[in-house]
Amino acid sequence: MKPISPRQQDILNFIRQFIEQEEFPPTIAEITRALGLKSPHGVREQLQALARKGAIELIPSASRGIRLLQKAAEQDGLPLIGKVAAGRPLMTEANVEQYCKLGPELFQNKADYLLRVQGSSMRDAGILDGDLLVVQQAAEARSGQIVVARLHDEVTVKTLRLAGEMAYLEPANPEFPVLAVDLSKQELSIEGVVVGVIRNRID
Amino acid sequence: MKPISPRQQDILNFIRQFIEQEEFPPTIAEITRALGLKSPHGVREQLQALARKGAIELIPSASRGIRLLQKAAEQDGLPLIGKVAAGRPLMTEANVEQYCKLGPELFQNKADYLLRVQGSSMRDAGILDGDLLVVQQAAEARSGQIVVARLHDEVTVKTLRLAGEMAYLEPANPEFPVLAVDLSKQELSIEGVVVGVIRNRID
DNA sequence: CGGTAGACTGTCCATAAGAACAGTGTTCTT
DNA sequence: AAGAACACTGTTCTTATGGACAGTCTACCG
Repeated sequence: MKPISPRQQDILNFIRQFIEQEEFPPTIAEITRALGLKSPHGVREQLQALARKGAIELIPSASRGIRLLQKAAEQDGLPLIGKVAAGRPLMTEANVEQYCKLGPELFQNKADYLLRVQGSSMRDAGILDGDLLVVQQAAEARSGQIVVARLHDEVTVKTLRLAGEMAYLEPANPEFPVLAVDLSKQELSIEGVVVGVIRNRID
Repeated sequence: MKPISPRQQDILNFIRQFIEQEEFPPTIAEITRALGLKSPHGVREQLQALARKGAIELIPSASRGIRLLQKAAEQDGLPLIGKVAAGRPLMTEANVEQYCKLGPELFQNKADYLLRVQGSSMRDAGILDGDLLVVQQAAEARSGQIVVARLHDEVTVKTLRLAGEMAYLEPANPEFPVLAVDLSKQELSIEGVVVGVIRNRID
């Protein structure tokens, strides 16, 4: 999108705030008054510029015919990442299955995305195949936390255990092995910390 | 709130749908056209009636000055029921801890409320102490479903197993007993069906 | 049987609000 | 130095819109 001038940003902010408060968009005259201007025409031109830049949509001849466009991102909620394509960063368009609205009041830590669990290696921690993990993006984690980690281009969910130069990725299922990583020799990148679990299928 | 007539409900539905689609409320004339009426005055009176009944708010002299009021209930999200007071219906004000916003796209079945789990009797089904169950209100359930049931004034979460006149409430933890209920002698009331699980604390 | 509420038509008015035209001055970039 | 984008004032025009008045018809409620 093209750059938005400071004044246009002012107008955009006012519209956003107005909608927040009144539940409908302002008229051009209301914007004019709010900015302390004397003629509505200046505002009108700015609105048309904003429309050209793709920030808003103007509905011709309709009073209060202003629609904010990139509000969409907020409304979509958290991205749900299904299958992770090898060698790709997690939060890639291609990985996102859908967007889920989740109120922030549910999780004490900020949630960044949802990740669908594959396999039952964390079964005894109450994380089952097909569950959605609520993940907070983080590059580091404390020992004992359940993390989303990337090892040799593969993404895995395990409990992280740190002991000096060694990191252990512990499953919560005796049928799976503990992965030991020598941090001085291999690279282990933390993608995020699990802050919640959601199960939407009960069999 | 006072009762809303069928016609007024029509108008309310149209306004709701219009806002959903256009992001701003309709004008009186637009409502008139949508309902196939010839004069805007009839609609105007209905709007004033709706305002008297507390369903909407009319902002005088403002174009599209219609605000939906009980939209608040939706916005509040699902009620989260913490501890259940004995002998009281579940969805009582006193039982509600808070309201949580949850997008409906997450659960294929409609969710009615959240219930905090106490105890670990469903541990092996991946339902742990402190988890939030996503519950759909229902008076009946199929055999094999995980249900919220009330037995002797106590609310419990178990897998329901039906066999003729007998109902079994099976825990998912060998440390807990199966509860057998003879439906011809005792009363077992189903409060709802579990359609999802949310864990917001990871220890 | 009168009163009230619901559900309209039809007309009219004042103004709120979008649209357009004619300008002015500034700050950039090319 | 010219052109484009920004950031306005000021005026005029038309239509969209809310608001008001005068009625009609029906269904209920007590």
